[in-house]
Amino acid sequence: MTDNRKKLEEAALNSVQRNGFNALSFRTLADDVGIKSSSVHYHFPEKSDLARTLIERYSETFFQSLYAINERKWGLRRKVRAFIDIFENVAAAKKLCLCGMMASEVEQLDDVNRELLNSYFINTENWLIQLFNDNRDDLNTELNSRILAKSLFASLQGALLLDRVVQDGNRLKAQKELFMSFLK
Amino acid sequence: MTDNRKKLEEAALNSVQRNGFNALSFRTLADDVGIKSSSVHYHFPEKSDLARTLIERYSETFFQSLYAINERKWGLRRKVRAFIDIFENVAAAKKLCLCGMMASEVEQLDDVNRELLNSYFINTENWLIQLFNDNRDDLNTELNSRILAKSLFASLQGALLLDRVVQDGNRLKAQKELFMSFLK
DNA sequence: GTCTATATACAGATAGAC
DNA sequence: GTCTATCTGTATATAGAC
Repeated sequence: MTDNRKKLEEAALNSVQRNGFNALSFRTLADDVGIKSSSVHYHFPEKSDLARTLIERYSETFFQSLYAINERKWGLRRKVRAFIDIFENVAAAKKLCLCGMMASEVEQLDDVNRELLNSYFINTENWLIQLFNDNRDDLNTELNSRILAKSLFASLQGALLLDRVVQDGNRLKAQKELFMSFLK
Repeated sequence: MTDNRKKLEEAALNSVQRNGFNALSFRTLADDVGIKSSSVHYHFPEKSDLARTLIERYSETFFQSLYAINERKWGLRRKVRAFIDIFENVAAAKKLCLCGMMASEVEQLDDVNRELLNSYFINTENWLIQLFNDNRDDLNTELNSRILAKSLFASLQGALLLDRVVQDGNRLKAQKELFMSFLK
């Protein structure tokens, strides 16, 4: 991967997580990196190619974080906290999850990119379901792992969304407190 | 309010809840209603004027629904279900909450519209806090009303967002089941 | 209130030189 | 890989006739 390609991906990731994919233009992206927009087209022929790259790259990094949590000899409580920490870091950077942001723009994406978003959400939920199933003894609730997993993940996405408008961070805190109350 | 103005508001509301505010153009909006884009500018001089109208109109309708719930002699369980029903109707129309959608685009809104979004979120949370406070005896949880309110509302917004990508509706169902488990 | 016509800016995308 | 130059389409917005 060339240097400028890497810079483009980073600048685009940053921009989309803040302003959305629709608001991203090849011109301003090129300006950020210090090249011309036609050179951006060399790396990403169409805008949808850039979208695909961003989703794949973001997903890869994200799931690497989850695998890293798997390898720790932590209890459920600490692992869930590590999961939530990922979203707190996104919030601290005043961003949304890339896939959460692009979910709001899903109607304008092509089928390939919709499928990539779908996989990101499903795979994340499956990771959480596995985590809860592996640690049922440490749960305070009768709610099944699927409900807990889907609820937790969607809750964090919603909290990120609302906390960028109401800037007190209280929605993320609320989700954390609520879900921690389910854990021994 | 003239007939075309009303049509414009409805078409715009529909479009934004599906595709976002950024993706809305005065041209296509005009086409939807059957007039020219310059005539749209007569009703809404700048795009931000349209944004303001949409947020105000959506908020007004939404809070009327909440006041209608207040006036019912229902228990907590039924009132919360009525609240969640609002979001299920939005999901059934394959839309997002207007303010949830525009929250994803908050960086591109002017101060007035950001403040209107902020009020929508805060006022909704306050309505829920009041509801939980008025019915503490019907709650199964020690979690305070503020946490429950902020968590429930953000959770539903997140569920709407993700369920448009993964089209099984399971995230909204999960939130419903989870929060209903807190109610007697 | 709506129209035609237009100004100005910017979008995504391509051709071809270097 | 990056550039200049350009095509084509569309965006927001305005002026002025009807």
